[in-house]
Amino acid sequence: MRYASAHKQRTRERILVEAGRQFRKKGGEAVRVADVMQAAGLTIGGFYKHFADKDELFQEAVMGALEEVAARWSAAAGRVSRAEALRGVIREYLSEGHLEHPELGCALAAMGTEMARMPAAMKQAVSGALDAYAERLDFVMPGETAEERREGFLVLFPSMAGCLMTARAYASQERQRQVLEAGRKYFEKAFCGEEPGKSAEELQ
Amino acid sequence: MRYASAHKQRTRERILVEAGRQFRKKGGEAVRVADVMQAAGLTIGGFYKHFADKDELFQEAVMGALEEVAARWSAAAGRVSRAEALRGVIREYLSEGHLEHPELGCALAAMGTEMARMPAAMKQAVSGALDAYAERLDFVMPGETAEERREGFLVLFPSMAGCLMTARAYASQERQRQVLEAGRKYFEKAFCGEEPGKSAEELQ
DNA sequence: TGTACATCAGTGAACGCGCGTTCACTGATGTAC
DNA sequence: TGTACATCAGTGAACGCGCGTTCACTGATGTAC
Repeated sequence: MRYASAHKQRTRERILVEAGRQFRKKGGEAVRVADVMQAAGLTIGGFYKHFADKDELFQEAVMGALEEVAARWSAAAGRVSRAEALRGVIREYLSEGHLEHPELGCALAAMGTEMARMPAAMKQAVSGALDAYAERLDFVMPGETAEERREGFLVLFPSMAGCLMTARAYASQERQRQVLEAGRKYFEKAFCGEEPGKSAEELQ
Repeated sequence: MRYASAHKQRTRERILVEAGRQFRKKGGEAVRVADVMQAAGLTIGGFYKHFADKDELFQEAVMGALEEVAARWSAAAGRVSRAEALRGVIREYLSEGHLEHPELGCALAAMGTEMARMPAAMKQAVSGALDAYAERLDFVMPGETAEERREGFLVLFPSMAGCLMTARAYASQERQRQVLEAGRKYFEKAFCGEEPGKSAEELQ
């Protein structure tokens, strides 16, 4: 069946969204190409009309996931006063919702150690997406110069990713919450100052 | 050939050390049981005399790696004044050596996102090893009470793991160094105060 | 406007490779006598 | 002390499953005339 010209593009997008979720949830190796296709309402054979191989899917899905989350957070942060925007992002990043739903969250926290092992060519592409992530959230970072804000970003976001990842690695829910809470408390104070501010829910 | 009673134990240890390195370097899925055995000077068939399956190897290797690194750093930190011990650990953690040698470094930074996806039973065991890690490095953390020191640990180490992991995810060496340097600068200031202190090399 | 044809997104069975796991076997050394 | 036997760490070939990838095919719709 021949489809309208935009059809293929939309299908590809659907595959990528589904892949992004599954990769974040299960990791690169545990995800089966056939499962992604099925989740996208397709069958396995069509996959290679859209992607050269599983690696290409992985790379593009990681990049898409980074973009998706950065867009969501920068949009949410944009709705409140700039002073409170970062606090909102921190609370959202280190929230229980994010802890429990890696498939919708930050790709760095969900797949960071796998990203660190990608072949050079894939890293190159993903680095661009990481930079775009930083760019998108630049406006929530404190600092006079772009330099300062970027440096802050390069400490805060990798650190939060580490905190979230570590919380997820603990077995007990209690310990998980403890790690999240400690991080939230610490980074809010360090990057947003002492004043309390609204909760993450109120920011939505 | 029948061996002396301690022989099997030593062989098992050798397999675990090798597995710990390979898992940290390549990740859980990319490591082949046969490769680990070969690196340990053995052949594949003997593996199942020591471990029930690859999962058991993975779990024990992760725990062993955490222990190994915690022991090394607490020993190194113990040789200098307590005031400078944490600074030394931070500099070591966020060093170029650690960046370039995941196989000898912190398991959290090397395999954290995979650890977060382990089945519950494995997480339980690994959580114990994470707690032991915290215990071992308790004495370098600032704070009057054990509570305070533990909370500090649960922010600092997960954060540093995230910074190192993120640095490794970048393609360009320049960006990698930038992330490390930003983290080092930030966490030294935040956890050790302003005074300069000795470099990581001098601490060895 | 109607008709024949070309295109190509999508199908699903089949292929084949890689790797975890099994298994029958080996042979050095501890142990019983 | 010497001898026969049992043990079991280690060997390496073979097995079999799972999954990425290929391939011949389908059929709806765009296009040429």
